[in-house]
Amino acid sequence: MGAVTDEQVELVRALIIGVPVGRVTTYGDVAAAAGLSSARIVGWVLRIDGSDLPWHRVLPASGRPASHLHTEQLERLRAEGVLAVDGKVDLRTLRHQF
DNA sequence: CCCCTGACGCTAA
DNA sequence: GTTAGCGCCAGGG
Repeated sequence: MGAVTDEQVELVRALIIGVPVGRVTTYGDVAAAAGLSSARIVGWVLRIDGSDLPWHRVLPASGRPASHLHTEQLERLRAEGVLAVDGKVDLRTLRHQF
């Protein structure tokens, strides 16, 4: 199985939309829930067409946003009450369970 | 077809 | 705490 189906892409979008305000998820968790073999695919979906999604609630497993998004993502999260310490979000407490 | 670039993740050192 | 290496996979040149 190598091809990414449209259903999987739609599922990724639906899953992300389902993350509640004030909570976050990770690329890996979304990938697993959508049945994808690689977290990169989730990043790909968001990069290609994620502007209409709450993409800021998706973080790397490290809890630290990719450098080019660092400022904006943390700002959006802060606006929802998700605070970061040293640019890092505490996934242990804020991670959403699918 | 080969090579490179990513909004990634895990392990080892 | 850090860096390096590998696996992963879609697209573009």
